[in-house]
Amino acid sequence: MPLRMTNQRIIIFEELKKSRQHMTADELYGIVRKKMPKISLATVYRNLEVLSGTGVIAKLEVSGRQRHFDSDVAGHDHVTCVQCHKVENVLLEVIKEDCPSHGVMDGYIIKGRRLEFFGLCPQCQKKNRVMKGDKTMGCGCGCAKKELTDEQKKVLQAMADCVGPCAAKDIAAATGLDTKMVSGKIADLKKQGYVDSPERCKYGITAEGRTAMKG
Amino acid sequence: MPLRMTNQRIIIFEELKKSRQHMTADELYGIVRKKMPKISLATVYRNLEVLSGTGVIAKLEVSGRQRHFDSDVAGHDHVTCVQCHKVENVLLEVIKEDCPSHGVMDGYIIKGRRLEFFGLCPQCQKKNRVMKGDKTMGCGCGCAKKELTDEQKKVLQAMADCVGPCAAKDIAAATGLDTKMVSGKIADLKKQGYVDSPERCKYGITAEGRTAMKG
DNA sequence: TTAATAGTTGATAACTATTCCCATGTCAAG
DNA sequence: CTTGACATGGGAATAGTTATCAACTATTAA
Repeated sequence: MPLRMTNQRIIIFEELKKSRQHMTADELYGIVRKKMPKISLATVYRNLEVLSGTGVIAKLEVSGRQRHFDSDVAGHDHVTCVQCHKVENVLLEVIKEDCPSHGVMDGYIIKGRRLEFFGLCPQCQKKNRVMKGDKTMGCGCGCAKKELTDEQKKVLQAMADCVGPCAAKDIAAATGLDTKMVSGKIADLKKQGYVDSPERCKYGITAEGRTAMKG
Repeated sequence: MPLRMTNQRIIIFEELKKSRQHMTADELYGIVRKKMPKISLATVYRNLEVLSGTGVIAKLEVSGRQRHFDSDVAGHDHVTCVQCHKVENVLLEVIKEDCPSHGVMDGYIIKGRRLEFFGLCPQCQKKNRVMKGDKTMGCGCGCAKKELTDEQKKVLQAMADCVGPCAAKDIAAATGLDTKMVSGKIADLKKQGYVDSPERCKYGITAEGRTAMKG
Protein backbone atom coordinates (compact mmCIF):
# COMPACT_ATOMS: atom_id res chain seq x y z
CA MET A 1 0.00 0.00 0.00
CA PRO A 2 2.18 2.80 -1.21
CA LEU A 3 1.40 6.31 -0.13
CA ARG A 4 0.79 8.53 -3.09
CA MET A 5 2.17 12.03 -2.82
CA THR A 6 -0.64 14.00 -4.37
CA ASN A 7 -0.71 17.74 -4.81
CA GLN A 8 -3.24 18.25 -2.07
CA ARG A 9 -1.20 16.13 0.30
CA ILE A 10 1.95 18.09 -0.45
CA ILE A 11 0.27 21.45 -0.01
CA ILE A 12 -1.34 20.42 3.26
CA PHE A 13 1.98 19.26 4.62
CA GLU A 14 3.89 22.31 3.39
CA GLU A 15 1.40 24.79 4.80
CA LEU A 16 1.31 23.08 8.15
CA LYS A 17 5.08 23.14 8.31
CA LYS A 18 5.27 26.72 7.10
CA SER A 19 2.89 28.05 9.71
CA ARG A 20 4.97 26.89 12.68
CA GLN A 21 1.82 26.64 14.73
CA HIS A 22 -0.57 24.08 16.03
CA MET A 23 -3.39 24.25 13.59
CA THR A 24 -6.84 22.80 13.49
CA ALA A 25 -8.10 21.05 10.38
CA ASP A 26 -10.33 24.00 9.81
CA GLU A 27 -7.64 26.65 9.97
CA LEU A 28 -5.48 24.65 7.63
CA TYR A 29 -8.41 24.23 5.29
CA GLY A 30 -8.75 28.02 5.13
CA ILE A 31 -5.09 28.45 4.22
CA VAL A 32 -4.84 25.58 1.76
CA ARG A 33 -7.92 26.81 -0.04
CA LYS A 34 -6.08 29.92 -1.12
CA LYS A 35 -3.72 27.78 -3.18
CA MET A 36 -6.22 25.13 -4.16
CA PRO A 37 -9.72 26.53 -3.95
CA LYS A 38 -11.51 23.31 -4.87
CA ILE A 39 -10.01 21.18 -2.12
CA SER A 40 -12.48 19.50 0.19
CA LEU A 41 -12.45 19.74 3.96
CA ALA A 42 -12.71 15.96 4.00
CA THR A 43 -9.45 15.76 2.08
CA VAL A 44 -7.76 17.90 4.69
CA TYR A 45 -8.98 15.67 7.49
CA ARG A 46 -8.08 12.53 5.58
CA ASN A 47 -4.56 13.67 4.86
CA LEU A 48 -3.86 14.95 8.33
CA GLU A 49 -4.89 11.52 9.49
CA VAL A 50 -2.68 9.78 6.92
CA LEU A 51 0.30 12.02 7.57
CA SER A 52 0.06 11.61 11.31
CA GLY A 53 -0.21 7.88 10.73
CA THR A 54 3.17 7.87 9.03
CA GLY A 55 4.62 10.03 11.75
CA VAL A 56 5.67 13.02 9.67
CA ILE A 57 3.23 15.20 11.57
CA ALA A 58 1.76 14.86 15.04
CA LYS A 59 -1.89 14.67 15.98
CA LEU A 60 -2.25 16.50 19.26
CA GLU A 61 -5.72 15.76 20.54
CA VAL A 62 -5.13 18.39 23.13
CA SER A 63 -8.31 18.68 25.11
CA GLY A 64 -10.95 21.15 24.14
CA ARG A 65 -13.23 21.26 21.17
CA GLN A 66 -10.94 20.83 18.24
CA ARG A 67 -8.08 18.55 17.42
CA HIS A 68 -4.76 20.22 16.62
CA PHE A 69 -2.01 19.10 14.30
CA ASP A 70 1.67 19.87 14.62
CA SER A 71 4.42 19.59 12.03
CA ASP A 72 7.02 19.40 14.80
CA VAL A 73 7.05 15.83 15.97
CA ALA A 74 9.91 16.20 18.46
CA GLY A 75 9.00 15.65 22.07
CA HIS A 76 7.74 18.78 23.68
CA ASP A 77 4.77 19.73 25.80
CA HIS A 78 2.01 22.27 25.42
CA VAL A 79 0.33 25.23 27.05
CA THR A 80 -3.24 26.05 26.15
CA CYS A 81 -4.78 29.41 26.85
CA VAL A 82 -8.03 28.85 28.70
CA GLN A 83 -9.46 32.00 27.19
CA CYS A 84 -8.52 32.03 23.51
CA HIS A 85 -7.63 28.31 23.18
CA LYS A 86 -4.35 29.01 21.46
CA VAL A 87 -1.81 26.20 21.85
CA GLU A 88 1.92 26.82 22.26
CA ASN A 89 4.99 24.69 22.89
CA VAL A 90 6.98 24.41 26.08
CA LEU A 91 10.16 22.52 26.72
CA LEU A 92 10.78 21.23 30.20
CA GLU A 93 14.03 19.30 30.34
CA VAL A 94 13.64 18.37 33.99
CA ILE A 95 10.46 16.48 33.42
CA LYS A 96 11.68 14.48 30.48
CA GLU A 97 13.92 12.38 32.66
CA ASP A 98 11.52 11.63 35.45
CA CYS A 99 8.58 11.18 33.18
CA PRO A 100 9.38 8.74 30.43
CA SER A 101 7.16 8.53 27.40
CA HIS A 102 7.67 4.80 26.93
CA GLY A 103 7.86 1.79 29.18
CA VAL A 104 5.60 -0.02 31.58
CA MET A 105 3.55 1.54 34.37
CA ASP A 106 0.90 -0.11 36.54
CA GLY A 107 0.64 -2.92 34.03
CA TYR A 108 0.05 -0.57 31.13
CA ILE A 109 2.41 -0.64 28.18
CA ILE A 110 2.99 3.08 27.79
CA LYS A 111 3.11 4.29 24.20
CA GLY A 112 3.34 7.99 24.87
CA ARG A 113 2.49 10.78 27.18
CA ARG A 114 1.04 14.22 26.99
CA LEU A 115 1.75 17.00 29.41
CA GLU A 116 -0.48 19.93 29.03
CA PHE A 117 -0.58 23.14 30.98
CA PHE A 118 -3.41 25.56 30.88
CA GLY A 119 -3.54 29.16 31.85
CA LEU A 120 -3.86 32.67 30.53
CA CYS A 121 -1.67 33.75 27.64
CA PRO A 122 0.01 37.18 27.82
CA GLN A 123 -2.36 38.67 25.25
CA CYS A 124 -5.45 37.57 27.13
CA GLN A 125 -3.99 38.89 30.38
CA LYS A 126 -3.55 42.25 28.71
CA LYS A 127 -6.96 42.10 27.13
CA ASN A 128 -8.58 41.44 30.50
CA ARG A 129 -7.01 44.59 31.89
CA VAL A 130 -8.32 46.59 28.95
CA MET A 131 -11.78 45.15 29.29
CA LYS A 132 -12.04 46.11 32.93
CA GLY A 133 -11.43 49.70 31.91
CA ASP A 134 -14.20 49.20 29.36
CA LYS A 135 -12.23 50.71 26.51
CA THR A 136 -13.01 48.01 23.98
CA MET A 137 -14.49 44.58 23.48
CA GLY A 138 -11.81 43.70 20.94
CA CYS A 139 -9.67 40.78 21.92
CA GLY A 140 -7.01 40.24 19.28
CA CYS A 141 -6.62 36.67 20.35
CA GLY A 142 -9.55 35.09 18.59
CA CYS A 143 -11.97 34.89 21.46
CA ALA A 144 -15.27 36.73 21.34
CA LYS A 145 -18.50 36.73 23.29
CA LYS A 146 -21.53 35.35 21.62
CA GLU A 147 -23.89 37.51 19.61
CA LEU A 148 -26.96 38.46 21.60
CA THR A 149 -30.34 37.14 20.54
CA ASP A 150 -33.17 39.54 19.70
CA GLU A 151 -34.90 38.76 22.98
CA GLN A 152 -31.75 39.38 24.95
CA LYS A 153 -31.31 42.71 23.19
CA LYS A 154 -34.90 43.68 23.98
CA VAL A 155 -34.40 42.86 27.62
CA LEU A 156 -31.16 44.83 27.79
CA GLN A 157 -32.79 47.77 26.00
CA ALA A 158 -35.68 47.82 28.45
CA MET A 159 -33.24 47.69 31.31
CA ALA A 160 -31.23 50.53 29.84
CA ASP A 161 -34.39 52.62 29.51
CA CYS A 162 -35.13 52.05 33.18
CA VAL A 163 -33.81 54.67 35.57
CA GLY A 164 -33.02 52.49 38.59
CA PRO A 165 -32.88 48.72 39.09
CA CYS A 166 -36.05 47.01 38.00
CA ALA A 167 -37.83 43.68 38.49
CA ALA A 168 -38.30 40.94 35.92
CA LYS A 169 -42.00 41.64 35.66
CA ASP A 170 -41.36 45.29 34.80
CA ILE A 171 -39.14 44.16 31.94
CA ALA A 172 -41.78 41.70 30.87
CA ALA A 173 -44.38 44.48 30.80
CA ALA A 174 -42.08 46.84 28.93
CA THR A 175 -41.06 44.32 26.27
CA GLY A 176 -44.31 42.44 26.00
CA LEU A 177 -42.45 39.19 26.64
CA ASP A 178 -43.49 36.48 29.06
CA THR A 179 -42.29 37.00 32.64
CA LYS A 180 -40.80 33.54 33.02
CA MET A 181 -38.93 33.84 29.78
CA VAL A 182 -37.62 37.21 30.85
CA SER A 183 -36.23 35.89 34.10
CA GLY A 184 -34.48 33.14 32.20
CA LYS A 185 -32.90 35.69 29.90
CA ILE A 186 -31.83 37.81 32.83
CA ALA A 187 -30.10 34.86 34.42
CA ASP A 188 -28.15 34.24 31.21
CA LEU A 189 -27.22 37.86 30.84
CA LYS A 190 -26.08 37.99 34.43
CA LYS A 191 -23.77 35.05 33.83
CA GLN A 192 -22.23 36.88 30.91
CA GLY A 193 -21.72 39.97 33.04
CA TYR A 194 -24.14 42.16 31.10
CA VAL A 195 -26.59 42.48 33.96
CA ASP A 196 -26.10 42.75 37.69
CA SER A 197 -28.39 42.62 40.65
CA PRO A 198 -27.86 45.57 43.00
CA GLU A 199 -30.57 44.26 45.27
CA ARG A 200 -32.49 41.04 45.50
CA CYS A 201 -34.82 40.55 42.52
CA LYS A 202 -33.91 43.93 41.06
CA TYR A 203 -31.65 44.16 38.05
CA GLY A 204 -29.65 46.72 36.20
CA ILE A 205 -27.61 46.80 33.02
CA THR A 206 -23.83 46.92 33.39
CA ALA A 207 -21.39 49.01 31.35
CA GLU A 208 -20.39 45.86 29.55
CA GLY A 209 -24.02 45.20 28.81
CA ARG A 210 -24.40 48.60 27.20
CA THR A 211 -21.41 47.99 24.95
CA ALA A 212 -22.64 44.55 23.98
CA MET A 213 -26.05 45.92 23.08
CA LYS A 214 -24.63 48.30 20.51
CA GLY A 215 -22.54 45.62 18.76
CA MET B 1 -27.23 31.98 43.99
CA PRO B 2 -27.67 28.93 46.18
CA LEU B 3 -27.10 25.50 44.78
CA ARG B 4 -30.18 23.45 45.11
CA MET B 5 -29.64 19.82 46.02
CA THR B 6 -32.23 18.19 43.85
CA ASN B 7 -32.81 14.48 43.66
CA GLN B 8 -31.26 14.18 40.24
CA ARG B 9 -28.21 16.09 41.39
CA ILE B 10 -27.78 13.84 44.41
CA ILE B 11 -28.17 10.65 42.43
CA ILE B 12 -25.73 11.79 39.76
CA PHE B 13 -23.15 12.63 42.38
CA GLU B 14 -23.68 9.44 44.37
CA GLU B 15 -23.46 7.18 41.37
CA LEU B 16 -20.32 8.86 40.13
CA LYS B 17 -18.75 8.45 43.53
CA LYS B 18 -19.94 4.90 43.91
CA SER B 19 -18.49 3.75 40.60
CA ARG B 20 -14.93 4.73 41.51
CA GLN B 21 -14.24 5.24 37.84
CA HIS B 22 -13.88 8.00 35.33
CA MET B 23 -17.20 8.04 33.65
CA THR B 24 -18.55 9.77 30.62
CA ALA B 25 -21.84 11.65 30.79
CA ASP B 26 -23.35 8.93 28.73
CA GLU B 27 -22.29 6.04 30.93
CA LEU B 28 -23.52 7.88 33.97
CA TYR B 29 -26.80 8.60 32.22
CA GLY B 30 -27.22 4.87 31.68
CA ILE B 31 -26.67 4.13 35.36
CA VAL B 32 -28.72 6.97 36.75
CA ARG B 33 -31.63 6.06 34.51
CA LYS B 34 -32.03 2.80 36.38
CA LYS B 35 -32.94 4.75 39.50
CA MET B 36 -34.69 7.63 37.80
CA PRO B 37 -35.91 6.54 34.40
CA LYS B 38 -37.28 9.91 33.36
CA ILE B 39 -34.09 11.86 33.84
CA SER B 40 -32.85 13.77 30.83
CA LEU B 41 -29.38 13.47 29.37
CA ALA B 42 -29.24 17.25 29.40
CA THR B 43 -29.74 17.19 33.15
CA VAL B 44 -26.80 14.86 33.54
CA TYR B 45 -24.58 17.15 31.49
CA ARG B 46 -25.82 20.24 33.29
CA ASN B 47 -25.20 18.80 36.71
CA LEU B 48 -21.79 17.39 35.90
CA GLU B 49 -20.96 20.90 34.76
CA VAL B 50 -22.39 22.48 37.90
CA LEU B 51 -20.74 19.99 40.24
CA SER B 52 -17.37 20.37 38.57
CA GLY B 53 -17.84 24.12 38.82
CA THR B 54 -18.10 23.87 42.59
CA GLY B 55 -15.11 21.55 42.71
CA VAL B 56 -16.76 18.51 44.27
CA ILE B 57 -16.06 16.52 41.12
CA ALA B 58 -13.44 16.93 38.42
CA LYS B 59 -14.01 17.43 34.73
CA LEU B 60 -11.25 15.59 32.96
CA GLU B 61 -11.41 16.54 29.29
CA VAL B 62 -8.87 13.85 28.70
CA SER B 63 -8.24 13.70 25.00
CA GLY B 64 -10.22 11.40 22.86
CA ARG B 65 -13.82 11.60 21.90
CA GLN B 66 -15.66 11.95 25.15
CA ARG B 67 -15.24 14.02 28.24
CA HIS B 68 -14.78 12.12 31.49
CA PHE B 69 -15.78 13.05 35.00
CA ASP B 70 -14.07 11.98 38.19
CA SER B 71 -15.38 12.06 41.74
CA ASP B 72 -11.83 12.05 43.11
CA VAL B 73 -10.59 15.62 42.90
CA ALA B 74 -7.20 15.08 44.54
CA GLY B 75 -4.20 15.79 42.34
CA HIS B 76 -3.32 12.74 40.34
CA ASP B 77 -2.59 11.99 36.72
CA HIS B 78 -4.16 9.63 34.23
CA VAL B 79 -3.46 6.73 31.91
CA THR B 80 -5.76 6.12 28.98
CA CYS B 81 -5.88 2.85 27.15
CA VAL B 82 -5.47 3.53 23.45
CA GLN B 83 -7.57 0.52 22.63
CA CYS B 84 -10.54 0.55 24.96
CA HIS B 85 -10.34 4.21 26.04
CA LYS B 86 -10.64 3.38 29.71
CA VAL B 87 -9.13 6.01 31.98
CA GLU B 88 -7.28 5.17 35.20
CA ASN B 89 -5.38 7.08 37.84
CA VAL B 90 -1.65 7.19 38.42
CA LEU B 91 0.30 8.87 41.16
CA LEU B 92 3.79 10.06 40.40
CA GLU B 93 5.26 11.83 43.37
CA VAL B 94 8.50 12.69 41.58
CA ILE B 95 6.81 14.73 38.97
CA LYS B 96 4.68 16.76 41.32
CA GLU B 97 7.67 18.70 42.56
CA ASP B 98 9.29 19.48 39.24
CA CYS B 99 6.07 20.13 37.48
CA PRO B 100 4.02 22.66 39.38
CA SER B 101 0.38 23.12 38.54
CA HIS B 102 0.34 26.82 39.31
CA GLY B 103 2.66 29.72 38.66
CA VAL B 104 4.02 31.58 35.67
CA MET B 105 5.65 30.01 32.63
CA ASP B 106 6.68 31.71 29.39
CA GLY B 107 4.42 34.63 30.23
CA TYR B 108 1.42 32.41 30.81
CA ILE B 109 -0.34 32.45 34.15
CA ILE B 110 -0.67 28.73 34.72
CA LYS B 111 -3.95 27.65 36.24
CA GLY B 112 -3.46 23.93 36.07
CA ARG B 113 -1.84 21.10 34.29
CA ARG B 114 -2.73 17.70 32.97
CA LEU B 115 -0.37 14.83 32.57
CA GLU B 116 -1.74 12.01 30.60
CA PHE B 117 -0.13 8.77 29.59
CA PHE B 118 -1.47 6.53 26.94
CA GLY B 119 -0.82 2.91 26.28
CA LEU B 120 -2.33 -0.54 26.42
CA CYS B 121 -4.14 -1.65 29.53
CA PRO B 122 -3.45 -5.15 30.89
CA GLN B 123 -6.83 -6.45 29.71
CA CYS B 124 -6.29 -5.25 26.17
CA GLN B 125 -2.82 -6.73 26.13
CA LYS B 126 -4.30 -10.05 27.12
CA LYS B 127 -7.13 -9.68 24.67
CA ASN B 128 -4.69 -9.08 21.83
CA ARG B 129 -2.96 -12.33 22.62
CA VAL B 130 -6.25 -14.18 22.68
CA MET B 131 -7.36 -12.65 19.44
CA LYS B 132 -4.28 -13.82 17.63
CA GLY B 133 -5.11 -17.35 18.68
CA ASP B 134 -8.65 -16.73 17.48
CA LYS B 135 -10.40 -18.06 20.56
CA THR B 136 -12.84 -15.23 20.98
CA MET B 137 -13.72 -11.73 19.95
CA GLY B 138 -14.82 -10.82 23.44
CA CYS B 139 -12.83 -8.08 25.02
CA GLY B 140 -14.10 -7.48 28.51
CA CYS B 141 -12.75 -3.98 28.51
CA GLY B 142 -15.55 -2.21 26.72
CA CYS B 143 -14.03 -2.00 23.29
CA ALA B 144 -15.76 -3.60 20.36
CA LYS B 145 -15.31 -3.55 16.62
CA LYS B 146 -17.99 -1.85 14.62
CA GLU B 147 -20.97 -3.75 13.35
CA LEU B 148 -20.54 -4.77 9.73
CA THR B 149 -22.78 -3.23 7.08
CA ASP B 150 -24.93 -5.44 4.87
CA GLU B 151 -22.59 -4.90 1.92
CA GLN B 152 -19.58 -5.82 4.00
CA LYS B 153 -21.30 -8.98 5.15
CA LYS B 154 -22.18 -9.89 1.56
CA VAL B 155 -18.59 -9.42 0.48
CA LEU B 156 -17.30 -11.52 3.35
CA GLN B 157 -19.88 -14.21 2.64
CA ALA B 158 -18.87 -14.41 -1.01
CA MET B 159 -15.27 -14.64 0.04
CA ALA B 160 -16.03 -17.40 2.49
CA ASP B 161 -17.88 -19.33 -0.24
CA CYS B 162 -14.79 -19.08 -2.43
CA VAL B 163 -12.34 -21.98 -2.21
CA GLY B 164 -9.05 -20.13 -2.77
CA PRO B 165 -8.18 -16.44 -2.87
CA CYS B 166 -10.31 -14.51 -5.31
CA ALA B 167 -10.26 -11.16 -7.14
CA ALA B 168 -12.51 -8.17 -6.53
CA LYS B 169 -14.38 -8.75 -9.75
CA ASP B 170 -15.25 -12.31 -8.77
CA ILE B 171 -16.78 -10.98 -5.59
CA ALA B 172 -18.61 -8.36 -7.58
CA ALA B 173 -20.04 -11.03 -9.88
CA ALA B 174 -21.00 -13.27 -6.97
CA THR B 175 -22.70 -10.54 -4.97
CA GLY B 176 -24.13 -8.54 -7.85
CA LEU B 177 -22.47 -5.43 -6.45
CA ASP B 178 -20.43 -2.93 -8.44
CA THR B 179 -16.75 -3.86 -8.83
CA LYS B 180 -15.42 -0.49 -7.68
CA MET B 181 -17.59 -0.50 -4.63
CA VAL B 182 -16.43 -4.00 -3.83
CA SER B 183 -12.76 -3.04 -3.96
CA GLY B 184 -13.49 -0.16 -1.61
CA LYS B 185 -15.18 -2.55 0.82
CA ILE B 186 -12.31 -4.97 0.58
CA ALA B 187 -9.85 -2.24 1.47
CA ASP B 188 -11.88 -1.39 4.58
CA LEU B 189 -12.20 -5.00 5.60
CA LYS B 190 -8.49 -5.50 5.12
CA LYS B 191 -7.79 -2.60 7.46
CA GLN B 192 -9.97 -4.22 10.10
CA GLY B 193 -8.13 -7.50 9.68
CA TYR B 194 -11.13 -9.41 8.34
CA VAL B 195 -9.58 -9.91 4.92
CA ASP B 196 -6.02 -10.55 3.84
CA SER B 197 -4.29 -10.64 0.49
CA PRO B 198 -2.24 -13.81 0.09
CA GLU B 199 -1.17 -12.66 -3.37
CA ARG B 200 -1.46 -9.40 -5.17
CA CYS B 201 -5.03 -8.55 -6.12
CA LYS B 202 -6.32 -11.78 -4.69
CA TYR B 203 -8.14 -11.80 -1.37
CA GLY B 204 -9.26 -14.23 1.23
CA ILE B 205 -11.32 -14.08 4.40
CA THR B 206 -9.42 -14.37 7.68
CA ALA B 207 -10.43 -16.37 10.72
CA GLU B 208 -11.30 -13.13 12.38
CA GLY B 209 -13.45 -12.24 9.40
CA ARG B 210 -15.40 -15.46 9.75
CA THR B 211 -16.09 -14.76 13.41
CA ALA B 212 -17.16 -11.20 12.68
CA MET B 213 -19.54 -12.35 9.98
CA LYS B 214 -21.49 -14.55 12.36
CA GLY B 215 -21.94 -11.82 14.96
C1' DT C 1 -0.18 -0.62 -24.62
C1' DT C 2 -3.79 -1.84 -22.21
C1' DA C 3 -6.82 -3.49 -18.78
C1' DA C 4 -7.28 -4.28 -14.05
C1' DT C 5 -6.71 -2.53 -9.68
C1' DA C 6 -5.18 0.56 -5.92
C1' DG C 7 -5.29 4.78 -4.09
C1' DT C 8 -7.26 9.43 -4.02
C1' DT C 9 -10.56 13.14 -4.40
C1' DG C 10 -14.74 16.41 -3.89
C1' DA C 11 -19.25 16.71 -2.40
C1' DT C 12 -22.35 15.76 0.74
C1' DA C 13 -24.75 12.90 4.07
C1' DA C 14 -24.40 10.94 8.51
C1' DC C 15 -22.82 10.68 12.99
C1' DT C 16 -21.69 11.82 17.87
C1' DA C 17 -20.99 14.45 21.87
C1' DT C 18 -22.45 18.39 23.70
C1' DT C 19 -25.09 22.56 24.30
C1' DC C 20 -29.12 25.44 23.67
C1' DC C 21 -33.92 26.39 24.10
C1' DC C 22 -38.13 26.83 26.34
C1' DA C 23 -42.36 25.44 28.58
C1' DT C 24 -43.10 23.61 32.81
C1' DG C 25 -42.07 22.36 37.58
C1' DT C 26 -40.37 23.10 42.37
C1' DC C 27 -38.48 25.41 46.26
C1' DA C 28 -37.60 29.21 49.57
C1' DA C 29 -38.35 33.83 51.19
C1' DG C 30 -41.24 37.44 52.00
C1' DC D 1 -50.22 32.40 48.84
C1' DT D 2 -47.12 34.82 45.57
C1' DT D 3 -43.04 35.76 43.42
C1' DG D 4 -38.97 34.92 41.35
C1' DA D 5 -34.72 31.94 41.26
C1' DC D 6 -33.32 27.73 40.21
C1' DA D 7 -34.15 23.12 37.79
C1' DT D 8 -35.99 19.95 34.80
C1' DG D 9 -37.33 17.04 30.50
C1' DG D 10 -37.26 16.63 25.93
C1' DG D 11 -36.28 17.90 21.65
C1' DA D 12 -33.84 20.85 18.32
C1' DA D 13 -29.51 22.78 17.11
C1' DT D 14 -24.61 22.90 16.70
C1' DA D 15 -19.75 21.72 15.81
C1' DG D 16 -16.33 18.82 14.62
C1' DT D 17 -15.41 14.90 12.50
C1' DT D 18 -16.09 10.64 9.78
C1' DA D 19 -18.34 7.83 6.25
C1' DT D 20 -20.01 7.04 1.68
C1' DC D 21 -19.57 6.94 -3.06
C1' DA D 22 -19.03 8.07 -7.91
C1' DA D 23 -15.44 9.87 -10.57
C1' DC D 24 -10.57 10.38 -11.39
C1' DT D 25 -5.54 9.15 -11.65
C1' DA D 26 -1.48 6.51 -11.00
C1' DT D 27 0.58 1.99 -10.97
C1' DT D 28 1.21 -2.66 -12.21
C1' DA D 29 0.90 -7.16 -14.70
C1' DA D 30 0.29 -9.12 -18.73
